[in-house]
Amino acid sequence: MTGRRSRSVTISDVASLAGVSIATVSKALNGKDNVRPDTRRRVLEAAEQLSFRPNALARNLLTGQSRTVGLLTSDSVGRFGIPVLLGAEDAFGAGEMAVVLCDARGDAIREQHHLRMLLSRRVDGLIVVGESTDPRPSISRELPIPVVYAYGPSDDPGDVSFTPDDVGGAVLAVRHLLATGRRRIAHVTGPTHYKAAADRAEGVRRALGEAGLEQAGETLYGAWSQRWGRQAAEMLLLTQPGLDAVFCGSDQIAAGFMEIARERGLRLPSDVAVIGYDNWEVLSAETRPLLTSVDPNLERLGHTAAQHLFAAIDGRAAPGVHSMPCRLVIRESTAPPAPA
Amino acid sequence: MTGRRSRSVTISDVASLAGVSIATVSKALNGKDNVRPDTRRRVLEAAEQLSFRPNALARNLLTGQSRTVGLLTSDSVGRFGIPVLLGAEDAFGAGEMAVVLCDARGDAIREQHHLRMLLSRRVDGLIVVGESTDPRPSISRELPIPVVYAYGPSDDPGDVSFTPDDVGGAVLAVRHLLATGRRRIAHVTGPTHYKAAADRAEGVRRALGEAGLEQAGETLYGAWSQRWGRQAAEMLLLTQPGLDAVFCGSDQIAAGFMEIARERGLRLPSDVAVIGYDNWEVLSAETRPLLTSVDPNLERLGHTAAQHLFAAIDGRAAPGVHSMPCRLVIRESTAPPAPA
DNA sequence: AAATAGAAATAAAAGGTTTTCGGAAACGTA
DNA sequence: TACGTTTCCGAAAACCTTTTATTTCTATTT
Repeated sequence: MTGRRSRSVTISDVASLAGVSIATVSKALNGKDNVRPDTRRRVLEAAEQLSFRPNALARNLLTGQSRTVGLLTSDSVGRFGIPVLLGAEDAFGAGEMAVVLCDARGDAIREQHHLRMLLSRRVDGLIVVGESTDPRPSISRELPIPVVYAYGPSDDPGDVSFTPDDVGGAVLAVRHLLATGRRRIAHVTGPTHYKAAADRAEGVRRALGEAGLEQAGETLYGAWSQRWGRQAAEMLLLTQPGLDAVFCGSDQIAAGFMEIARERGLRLPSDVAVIGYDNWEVLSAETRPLLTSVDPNLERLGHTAAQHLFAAIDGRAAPGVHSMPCRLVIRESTAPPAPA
Repeated sequence: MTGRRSRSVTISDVASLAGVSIATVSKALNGKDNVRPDTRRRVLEAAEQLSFRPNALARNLLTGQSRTVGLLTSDSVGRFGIPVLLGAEDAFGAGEMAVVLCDARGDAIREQHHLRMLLSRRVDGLIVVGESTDPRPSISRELPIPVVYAYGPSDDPGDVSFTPDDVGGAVLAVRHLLATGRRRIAHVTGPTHYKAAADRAEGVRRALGEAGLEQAGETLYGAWSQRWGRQAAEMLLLTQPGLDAVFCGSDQIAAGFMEIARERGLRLPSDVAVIGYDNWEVLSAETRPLLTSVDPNLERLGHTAAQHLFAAIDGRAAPGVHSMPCRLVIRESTAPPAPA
């Protein structure tokens, strides 16, 4: 029991106990020169004994830097922001940066409110996490601090943005299907108006074009849901008899597709190979067969965004929309077809 | 273009522009008395023109309060912390509180590191979000600030903890099954060593006891996964021929059970009713039939925890482990059995 | 016109740290 | 001893705001 007072222990208390001035305490604690080892030890002991924690408020006020960054997210419920957020927190937490979390919940008023609060607190920088890969309005111009956009890029190419390379992800997936001997490949994905859906469809076209193949039927746009995967499966199995692979725009769609395919007596992956997207492990590691999926490396994306925010705070910004590579996680659902 | 300087605009700048003293500016901006309306207007205009934001660091240093709370979570990957966290952020964001996010990733060293940082920043309070409902070691004694535990309670009953009422949740589920005419009810749940599993099993016992019924077979402990749900289904269908309902410890288990039940030709819910737990909508809203599930109201739990942290900061702590009621979300999987 | 009360504005202090600069002590050299 | 050099320590300023105590101004009353 140290007799917890309302007033917390200051550098002066340490100074008195160690019998030196506050300047010396500061230097001793911060590892500065010109402090005799003996004195430094005395100071350290005193600080330890009083369990002294320097008041960051005072330090920050003096230096003008808060050693804090804001993390502004607009999608509370969406699950894509979370890994990005955690990756960023990880990168900052390793340093001395604190992360202030702000969830605007898609409300512009709330966003303004949070921005004022962050500016008032003199945050050193800001990461804006989008709810989809569609570009969002830039807020960099209004702000006197560096901003990095993660997942959803800024609509201003002069800003610093990191977004997953969905085209490349789809190319990876289709090339893998081709490499395992599939030839009649269909694509089922989410709503038309999502950039993610358009990008992945584009990747499919590109990879099939390289191989000189036609896509099996038109790209089927629907929802990102399992339910849509089931519907699409029924349509595909009816209209595309020779089908031997399906690339789905989400793991949920893939799970739905596989459900129906199993029910219809198809053998997976022998008859039809399936690839999902997101590598959402609660799903991809539970399907039968286990689902091969494109992993957008969201946590790494958040990590990278954080590191570039550091750089930008340091005056070394790297403007532009940076496409971050995806990674294919191969599981059972894309084993080569059974030999005829 | 306001000619962005490195030094940001202070209250003195506003004072000069408005032709008054800084004290007057402060009073005018904070809505204090004894400022002539005319003067106040001049000050407001000047502040607006310079887009002045009071330096929160200075204010906080003066008042000794940082208007900041820490949010310490140990499970980055687990999905239960997220809603709690968002509920808390929501409650704080509505006020003027900022939320500093710290993810210890289950590492005690990292936790210490974060705690030091938070104390250094003089946060006004702390919310500790657990990764499961199992009690965790208290850290309140080492800290000079109020702490509230959310989801995973503290092992010290003198602390303030909020945790879901899993016993009550299970009672809700089983009572609902009984009310819809089910009599032979089995329970499949997660690993034995989880308090959540034990609590829910206890709830089942209690509700069946009230009705003077026996449980259909022993509680089956396994994993929280869909895979285990499938395994358990096969066992149950073999050993419990008269089974007419299953209460599952997670939505994933329930989804797995339903998969196998469908494959075996059982009609759901006519032959067997199924209830899940967590009301994880990405799953419960995608199963066939749609899954009735116990919703632990995690976001509300986080919200409540935040409000009680406010109270505790205010000196009105409410010690004890508070069990927060769950809510049953009824969907298709528990319609009454088909009339014989 | 003078006195006074009340309103409005200001000066100054406080909050805890870092940093700069000057001073003191210790030591070696002439 | 006198002096220069090095090493270590302390006084004080600076960071920006809020608040208290004080001063100035205005209007009212005598």
